[in-house]
Amino acid sequence: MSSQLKPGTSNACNITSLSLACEVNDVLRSISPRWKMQILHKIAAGHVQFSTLKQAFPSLSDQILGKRLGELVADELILKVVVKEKPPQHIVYEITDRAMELLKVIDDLHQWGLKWS
Amino acid sequence: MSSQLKPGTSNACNITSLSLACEVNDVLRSISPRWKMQILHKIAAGHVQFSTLKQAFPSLSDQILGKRLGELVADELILKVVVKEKPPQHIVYEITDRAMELLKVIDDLHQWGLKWS
DNA sequence: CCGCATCCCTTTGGATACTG
DNA sequence: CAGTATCCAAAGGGATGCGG
Repeated sequence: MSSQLKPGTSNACNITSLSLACEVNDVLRSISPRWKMQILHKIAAGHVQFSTLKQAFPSLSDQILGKRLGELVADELILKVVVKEKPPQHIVYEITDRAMELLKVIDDLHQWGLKWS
Repeated sequence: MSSQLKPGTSNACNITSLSLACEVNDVLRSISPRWKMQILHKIAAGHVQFSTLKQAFPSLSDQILGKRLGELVADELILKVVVKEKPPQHIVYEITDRAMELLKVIDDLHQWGLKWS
């Protein structure tokens, strides 16, 4: 952590790998779509249903919500639990461990935003 | 900092504020455009010029690079230093303190991505 | 050497309407 | 209750070419 600023040598902050350039972009891409982290955060607060999220974010439309939930499931950030199969269905979403860890970092980002806004 | 969360519903992870929903989105929006963090990361490694960045990212075009640099300056994540005014100009970009702190969080994000990929 | 103007294609987000 | 289909407007990213 004591390395000096010199072009081409090691970097100033404790960024571990220069392959960061490639990798972190994928992460950023996956978490930055609109509503995604809000939805995830809401789910983190407890098991919620589709309708719960609709109420929580009135200006979020159905098909975007459905799309985001699908992405979050695909990313394994949430789990879709079918409580009752037949209509009227009952489905709840649960957060996963990896998402909990992600939210810690997201919170750091939030803190950074507050500090420097 | 009032929370919309019901009393007793404790937050599963240690997210401090529920206003996170609004705020962190702005941060994510500002850091997620393509190339932006790569450019910032490169600048963090030492003072660099426009041409340095062009070489570092061959598939990055001039106008996108110019746009990103402008955004980074506007965000006060980098400083534009005019070394020589008249053509041929000489300009270097320097990282700011707030960007250094940001990069630490970005690195955490990177680590998270590596861990769970 | 350091960029911007213009044009264009792709991706994203959303409105409206409909189904199991 | 829990979504999907279709269509559409807006923003993002890039190629080409030019100017200070």
